[in-house]
Amino acid sequence: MKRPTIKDIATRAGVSKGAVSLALNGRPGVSDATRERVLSVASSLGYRPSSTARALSSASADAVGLVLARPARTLGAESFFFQLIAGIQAELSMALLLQVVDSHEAEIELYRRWWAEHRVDGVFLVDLRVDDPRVPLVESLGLPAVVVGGAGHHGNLTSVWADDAKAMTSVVSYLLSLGHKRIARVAGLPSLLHTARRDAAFQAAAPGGVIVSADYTDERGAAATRELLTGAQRPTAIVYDNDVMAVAGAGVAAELGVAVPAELSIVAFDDSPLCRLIHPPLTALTRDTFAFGARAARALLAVLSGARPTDTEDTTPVLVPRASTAQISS
Amino acid sequence: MKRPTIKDIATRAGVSKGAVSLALNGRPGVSDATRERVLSVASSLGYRPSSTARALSSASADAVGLVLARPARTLGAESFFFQLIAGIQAELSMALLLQVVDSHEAEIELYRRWWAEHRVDGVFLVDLRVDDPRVPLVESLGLPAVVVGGAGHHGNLTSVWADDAKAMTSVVSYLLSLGHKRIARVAGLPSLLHTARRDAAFQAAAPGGVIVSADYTDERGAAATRELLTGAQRPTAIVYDNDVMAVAGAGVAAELGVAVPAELSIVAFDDSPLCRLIHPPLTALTRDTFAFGARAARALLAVLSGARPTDTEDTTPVLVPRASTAQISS
DNA sequence: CTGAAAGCGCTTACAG
DNA sequence: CTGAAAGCGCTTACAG
Repeated sequence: MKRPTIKDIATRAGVSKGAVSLALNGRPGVSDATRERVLSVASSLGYRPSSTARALSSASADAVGLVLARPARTLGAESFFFQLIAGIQAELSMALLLQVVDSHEAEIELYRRWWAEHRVDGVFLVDLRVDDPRVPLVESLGLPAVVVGGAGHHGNLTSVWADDAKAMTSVVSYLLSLGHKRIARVAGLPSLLHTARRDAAFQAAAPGGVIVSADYTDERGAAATRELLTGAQRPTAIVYDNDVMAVAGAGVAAELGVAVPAELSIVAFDDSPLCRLIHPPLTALTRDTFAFGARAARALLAVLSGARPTDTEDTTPVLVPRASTAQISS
Repeated sequence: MKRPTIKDIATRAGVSKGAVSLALNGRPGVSDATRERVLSVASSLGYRPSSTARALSSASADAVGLVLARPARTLGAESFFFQLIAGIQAELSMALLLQVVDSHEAEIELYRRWWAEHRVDGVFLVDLRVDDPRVPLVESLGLPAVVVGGAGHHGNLTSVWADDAKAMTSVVSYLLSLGHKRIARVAGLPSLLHTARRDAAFQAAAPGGVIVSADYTDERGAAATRELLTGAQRPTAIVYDNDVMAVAGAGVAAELGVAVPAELSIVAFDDSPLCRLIHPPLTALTRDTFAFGARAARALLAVLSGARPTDTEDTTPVLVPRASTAQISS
């Protein structure tokens, strides 16, 4: 009742192990008759190749990796990554190695190790930073990779991204069209590339607009909002870099007696059940993260099969107006 | 610039490959002097063992697996799993294979394959069902496993769980003490073991209390709430099986003009930022899922090192009263 | 087109 | 205590 190996197949099919290997992998070198015989024996035996042995003989590891360098305890709130992972797996038949680390150094170390150990065939790079050291690392390692969310700064790596800048511009235009003059932005982690891109787009579309830096948590989102609403020039609209901060901001507004949307319009970058379920429901930039993950998976598959680097733009997040935004009433 | 193998170490240390292996793994068979020499050569060479080769020679795969059999697109809302995974990894130095599948059959198939391929040393079983077929499967396979969240129905497997029943009882007692007579429950997936446990505890604590079955999504949570609030005997309190449904329920109440908490008290099983951020913030059962994951990881580590099966009870979720619950006013 | 052999990097009996 | 060898299950040149 041991699991069958190519040796067993070879014996029953009356050929050599090498021939079995060639037949199983659809490679030339065996006659069609032999191949068919091998295949039928294999399936009758319920044969499944050992990915371990395969990886050792320097073929594929049949696995890809994704490492998340964010404080583990804050990860739960980020539904983005789970959606992304689910989308990736819908498209990928191989295993996904997922690791949560607490520093960029640990992340770099992990790529080295995974690659050295033949544990993965390739990796997804997320949370791209400006001049991200991971890009030259995987390039020099020769580790196949797809940069998820990096428009620019991804060297010669294949990249899949959405146009944050355009999305941000659409939000600001929308607010301007509602008559808003003082628009503020509560931004995500400053070190992330997309934060920089959104900052720039925001500045360009809303010259003089205030940007307060935060970190995606409800605490910092609330604090930033309090700062903005109690300041000298109170904004009439705030654009948040994620759903959690936007909801926390709405809470602070309520607490301070600032009516939403009458006195303050709120927009969230990245939609979620959270945005839809609260009152008033939040206007948000929505996108299909699941599909985005699937696209990233296809891109990595292409890289693994030797395709040259590509740069794929995903659909731009779409603004979904809800009750948290309105015409300025002053 | 190839990575060093035990052969390289053996050459430089002037010993055999076998001796290197023994020395590196801290096993008897080599003198202390030899061991030290080997270790110092290894570290000077920056040696790292190939987990692939190690797995092939039937040692450990240095990885554990977790498969999630839930509709991928709904996973994003479940912060529970991400917290759990983060907690697991905080305690576990090995790799985690994560796979999202869409059927129980696929899940079973995956365990078979992982184990046959020597891809994992053990697995975490989550979302335990009543008479779960995975339990006899991994037992017969001899696949080391830890059942997460299964109190009962986990055969001879090690299990880590929280006392859902006690938690549910505490919620109902709390509501009864506030004077509530008609308490309802919006339950999660009926097939899950903890749903059954909570159902039973609810029935026992609130005889005659209505239970409506749902599936953790905001849609079903809203529908169940609508059903309850427009029915003949409107409940004065509803206990939801997760945060998303509770928030959706609060939305429906607002829509129907049912005041929370004056006319309706709401409690969520499982706390989250969602519960804290909305208005009124929801009374919830809170627990440290990150710590729960860490505990599960330690349990699996123990199983892997040959410990006999244990049954560990995690801390019972604690009720955190917030503004969504109040004395009955009728 | 096919077979026999070497090799991937380890671990593990088995002799000395 | 140590060395030489076999074996894990594949793949891949290399001969026939």
